[in-house]
Amino acid sequence: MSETLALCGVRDLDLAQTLDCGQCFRWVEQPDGSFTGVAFGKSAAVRLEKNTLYIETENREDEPLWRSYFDLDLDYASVRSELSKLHPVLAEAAEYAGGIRILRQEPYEALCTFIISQNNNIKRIKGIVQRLCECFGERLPDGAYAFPTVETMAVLSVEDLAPLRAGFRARYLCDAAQRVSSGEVDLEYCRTAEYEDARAELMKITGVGVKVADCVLLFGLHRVEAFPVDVWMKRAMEKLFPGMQPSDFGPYAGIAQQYIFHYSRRHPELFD
DNA sequence: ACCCAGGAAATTC
DNA sequence: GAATTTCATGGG
Repeated sequence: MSETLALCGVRDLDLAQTLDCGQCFRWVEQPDGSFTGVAFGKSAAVRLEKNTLYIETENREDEPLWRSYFDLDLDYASVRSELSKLHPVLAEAAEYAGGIRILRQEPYEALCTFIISQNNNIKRIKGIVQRLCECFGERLPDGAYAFPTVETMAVLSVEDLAPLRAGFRARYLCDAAQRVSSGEVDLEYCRTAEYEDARAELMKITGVGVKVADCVLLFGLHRVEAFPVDVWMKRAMEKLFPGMQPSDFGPYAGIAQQYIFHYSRRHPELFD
């Protein structure tokens, strides 16, 4: 990791909130507050000082990739301002979680990690994902591992995935890899298709229901209108936003969802 | 021993 | 068809 990129003028970013809010599972906080991880097959160490995001990585030419990954060209202050008009509790959540950005992750990685997420906890999800990368991902120069390619995973059997200890989710991962690799499920189609069509495309995969599909659309395809509802969000909607529907949150509902999700998880006493 | 975990498939009523 | 049970695994 020979180069250090310095991205200036970065606002509305908190690395801990963004990288440890349950949208991604491969970043590790270091004792000095920096985070190390891999995205798009590239290792990086990132840290934020004032309004400059420093990224230690291999290639200086990857700056646009990292700008995109951290979604730095979307004006989150403006989004937050619009969302805050919708509901006072949303304004509170948006202020509390205002450092969250929706990462532009790779679609296939998001698909696999949110298949793994079902009926699971974040700590164990991270462990399964780590073993998946170590077992089947490319080893990078610094010793980290890329996320495995869909072509690699498409030829694996459920037994091959046993070391992951993913349980009943192993066959879902195989099904996803095979359907994406064959072209039966077209992830790039989901980037631009009508929302319901994109969701239906993903739900061709065994183990992908509405919630996982919404997460893939939000976190892997940057469909920021997506509003995944899990057990936390169900509780939060009933308690904090009675009578409101996901569709009431507008074109940036997914960002609202992340604010509410993070706010709710950090205030469990609200739901006693 | 018991419960839950960023759900979805399989089974039952 | 809608409601309930099961599905592996690990942590509290």
